[in-house]
Amino acid sequence: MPRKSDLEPLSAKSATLHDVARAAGVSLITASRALTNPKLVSEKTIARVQAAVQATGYIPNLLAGSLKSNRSRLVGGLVPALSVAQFLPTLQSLTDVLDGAGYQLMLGQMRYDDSRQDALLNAMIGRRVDGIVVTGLIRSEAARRQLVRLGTPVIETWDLTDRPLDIVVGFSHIKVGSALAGYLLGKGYGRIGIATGDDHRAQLRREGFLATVGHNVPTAVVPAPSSLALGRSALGELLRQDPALRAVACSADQLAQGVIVEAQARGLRVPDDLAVCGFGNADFAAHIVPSLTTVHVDGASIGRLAGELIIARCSGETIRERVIDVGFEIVQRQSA
Amino acid sequence: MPRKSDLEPLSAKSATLHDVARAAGVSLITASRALTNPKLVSEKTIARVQAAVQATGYIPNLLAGSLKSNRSRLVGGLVPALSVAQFLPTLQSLTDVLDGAGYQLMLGQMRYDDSRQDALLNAMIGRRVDGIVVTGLIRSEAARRQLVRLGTPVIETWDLTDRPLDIVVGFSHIKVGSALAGYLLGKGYGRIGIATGDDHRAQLRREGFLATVGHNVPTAVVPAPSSLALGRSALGELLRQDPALRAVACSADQLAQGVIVEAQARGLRVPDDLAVCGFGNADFAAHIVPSLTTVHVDGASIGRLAGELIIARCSGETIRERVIDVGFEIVQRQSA
DNA sequence: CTGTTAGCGCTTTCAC
DNA sequence: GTGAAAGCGCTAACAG
Repeated sequence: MPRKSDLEPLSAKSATLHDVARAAGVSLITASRALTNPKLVSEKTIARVQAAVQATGYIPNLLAGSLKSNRSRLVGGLVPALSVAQFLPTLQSLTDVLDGAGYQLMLGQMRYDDSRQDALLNAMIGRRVDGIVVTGLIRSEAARRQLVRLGTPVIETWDLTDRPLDIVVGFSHIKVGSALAGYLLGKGYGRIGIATGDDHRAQLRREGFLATVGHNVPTAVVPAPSSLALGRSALGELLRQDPALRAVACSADQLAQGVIVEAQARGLRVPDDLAVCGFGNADFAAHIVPSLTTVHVDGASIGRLAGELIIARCSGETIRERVIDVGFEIVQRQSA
Repeated sequence: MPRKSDLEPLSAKSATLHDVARAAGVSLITASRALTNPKLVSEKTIARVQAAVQATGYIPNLLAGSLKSNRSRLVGGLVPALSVAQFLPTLQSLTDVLDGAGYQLMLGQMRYDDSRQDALLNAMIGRRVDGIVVTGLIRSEAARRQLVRLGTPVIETWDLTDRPLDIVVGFSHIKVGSALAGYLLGKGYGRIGIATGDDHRAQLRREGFLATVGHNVPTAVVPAPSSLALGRSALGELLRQDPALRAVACSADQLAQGVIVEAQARGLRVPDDLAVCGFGNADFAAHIVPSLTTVHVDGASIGRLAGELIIARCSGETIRERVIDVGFEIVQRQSA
């Protein structure tokens, strides 16, 4: 294989449109049009240009095109952390939609830290992304003002608000908490506990839960990201607070699975001795034993909608609905 | 909040370096240096430029800088799919390292499809990424030639080869399979089955396994991505092939967990009636009951190394080792 | 249908 | 320390 013998930094100049044009015997702009807007060019010319592309191994420099046209076909995506399984379907379908339209995703991890969110936002704005998709809302006022001023399409997701920065696609965490509390109370479970992550949205669900229950309940707060191991220790903590606990509502299916494992290890039957419900409807929820009662949120739809909205805005379309509620659904299974 | 009343595409021109220079009363280039190479500029000037940046809300256009300097501070990352939990720690630590050095990650999903790999590669080369990190090896000869010609640093990961395109950071799947077979045989398990994903690397592990066992064994092949549900059905399939099966080696911890759940649902005790081992050492592996014997691979290290190597190459450093074997480790727990 | 001209916003190169 | 000029590779706007 023809390669410089050692691994020094290389700098093989790659062919430019200029080279292609010369090889095809046409002007620069004709070559450009043959590749990006073939309707304006005769078939013969197109064929010659394409042959020249092959011959020279030309790959367009999208940086240059973006600079001129002010459209980068890049979309920024911000998640708290890749390790939060919750957001993976959203990211996956977002990438798929963008990809199909020739857009690329730039990924950033915020780590539940507002200052990192600002820094990432600047890195993305600096690269002139055509839009930004963020999980949760954009918290910093400075960042909000900046984005509004620039007119960058921004899709906030996985939450809901009356005053989105631009567009929000999500659901109400307060309502989720409230619905879950109603469900458990309706089943007649008296002594309920909460195992919850310490992130903003989990806390909103907890608020909604408590508001419906009407009084405080035993609570174990665990750091993000949620995991089976944290669920196990959370149940220990909750049983210390109330040894006669009858039900546990968890802020993530991973926690719920841990609670179930720990309950079984302690000889408690689920749901007879202890009912458990989760949040997220992870892929394993339906298949563990007992199967997990949980809250389903269509994360893939959120990602798809976000991608489509960004693309629509970039194509100059006007969007009517600025607040899109995708709702949620309690999935009743064996564990509660 | 001052915003155009409806959601039409906006195009607020943002401040350029030109505006900053004028506001600071210096020349364009001095403003540029004050921001990117402050040693060359007096402190007074720096202060004035920075004030001007604040006043104008300037955010550098990295596209323009990249075009001129031919360095985008963008790194392309290719994974089979985001839903493969396996690669998340790699992606996470890669992003962290890049981020700390001012680089951004462009993400692409290959979907175990070589033609998509080629298309994504082109999209990334077109955006003049400074380097590419790919899970697995780059298969297409055309793509390999192209990348070599361009001199783009490429880190292939999660596999090993004598002839990497550029640099490879990973481990030998054949050896993993072989080690696992040795382990199970050493424990005296006679009738062993395999539950495996259909991807290339899982198949390599299977080959290594069979080579050490010395004969064919019952096998259930499931489509990617591996999940608990697929593990449950795989055990059903394996027991049909051999009702007296005593051990199952799985190509992913998610599958292994499914095999355990299914075994328990059928009244089989793990490991007494059926031994199970996984691959990946997922976060739950140590905490399920029984805890899961599996193969640990340091995915985070792979990502960190890949990031550091890319950055080193971009800084003009020469790299000696082109093949980096991070190894693996069998983690013995209760399930086998 | 094809071509010429003029930049996009920045950094490199050379001059003072 | 600072500045003027040139140009990265491409596309928008206007001509022929």
